[in-house]
Amino acid sequence: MTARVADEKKLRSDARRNRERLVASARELFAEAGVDVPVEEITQRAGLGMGTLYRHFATKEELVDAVLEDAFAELVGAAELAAVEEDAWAGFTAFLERALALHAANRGLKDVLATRGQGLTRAEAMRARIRPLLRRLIERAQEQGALRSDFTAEDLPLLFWTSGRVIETTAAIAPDYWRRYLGLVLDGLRAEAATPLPRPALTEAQLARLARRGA
Amino acid sequence: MTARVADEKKLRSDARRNRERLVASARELFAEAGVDVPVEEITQRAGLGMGTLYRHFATKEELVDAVLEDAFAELVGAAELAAVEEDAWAGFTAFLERALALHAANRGLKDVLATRGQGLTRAEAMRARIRPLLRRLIERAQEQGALRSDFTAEDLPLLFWTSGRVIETTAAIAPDYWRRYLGLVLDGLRAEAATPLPRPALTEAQLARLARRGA
DNA sequence: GAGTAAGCGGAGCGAGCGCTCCGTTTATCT
DNA sequence: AGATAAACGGAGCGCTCGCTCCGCTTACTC
Repeated sequence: MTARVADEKKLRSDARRNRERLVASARELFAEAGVDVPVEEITQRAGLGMGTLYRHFATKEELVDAVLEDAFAELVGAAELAAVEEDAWAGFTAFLERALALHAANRGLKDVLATRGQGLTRAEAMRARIRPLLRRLIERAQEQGALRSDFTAEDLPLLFWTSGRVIETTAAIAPDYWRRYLGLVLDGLRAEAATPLPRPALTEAQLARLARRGA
Repeated sequence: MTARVADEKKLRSDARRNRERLVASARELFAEAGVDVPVEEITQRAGLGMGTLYRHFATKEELVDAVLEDAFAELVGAAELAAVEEDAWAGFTAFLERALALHAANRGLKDVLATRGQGLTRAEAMRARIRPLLRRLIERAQEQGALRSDFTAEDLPLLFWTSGRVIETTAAIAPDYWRRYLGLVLDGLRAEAATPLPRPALTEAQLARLARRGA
């Protein structure tokens, strides 16, 4: 928030207006078609030139980061809400539901949630905020006997990777099909459903290496 | 098999040799790096020019189709084996295990298994062979009370889409992590684990539309 | 062994991408 | 109103693809 105000200070009036136009049209296009839309389409919808875009954002990634700022805030909010929920399993499922709904509504989130997107400072900050909340939530759900005990925080990306694929694939044809997938997976995560798994979760170091490799 | 012999008939000896070299090097590269390797790398490894490649295959997709012929055959074999297994659940899980292991070992399968790849005649033939076998297998596993009854054959692509993502993402860092994912999902597919799902499966028509959209 | 159709090689085309460069326009301040 | 620094626009660069074109080479036939 403070950073946000700082970002907006010393700009000439037209520059600030155009920056906002760019973010707005990028948001629309990302939501419609994902982050892979060409930058030229973004500038065209904004009625501006590409020079203008690159005056404001050093790289397309930075634009993505700026556009997703609100979505990140919502995600953090969902995690905080889940963290204080008495019934940890309910909190866990509600968080997943909310996160994936955001994901589905804003296809731009896709690459970023999925551990990818490295240089994105806002994305990194969001993950840093969310991670401990979810880790604690998982522990509590396990203590309460709802979540299978061999599930770890390092298995969480699995849910985002796979749900992301379902959302991408079926968005155009059955935009809420991901809920069915989530239902199936959650049934496998309940403590009662657990049977021994063939191999351990990834280590934190392995996950970090994956993130570093990026897109 | 008969078709295979037919393919190889009226070629000059050097042409046949070069065709095989191309398929061989494509197979290696697809397995190593997925189907997205540039065609030029394929021809280089084969020690041939690109003109040669496009004399034999009208399009890169056709080459993919030819390369994956053996993998398709193995898949069909796995499905046939599963179909005659007395314990339908065991057959079901063994098929998934085998299919995903093929998938992991041969990254080229990735785009094809996932309903994509349309013009690929061999791929289409394989799907046509496998589909009824799996449909029957699912029915039997449900009759035997092992597989949840709200799972349908149209939910099957879900497993390939999502497992494919896991395999792609973790292949370089933990090449058998997909087994853990499969374990989790299978626990959600058992009849005992089932809780009501929020929405129905895709219809056959919807799946067909997805396939038609392709990559 | 000569003639010929079949096969070959690889420069290069066209399309799409992110991004740069710099001549032109414009907001702002006196 | 004039001066000036800030902001703008968009042609074009550099890169990567899949794929084509056509002059050259080679295997097969008689």
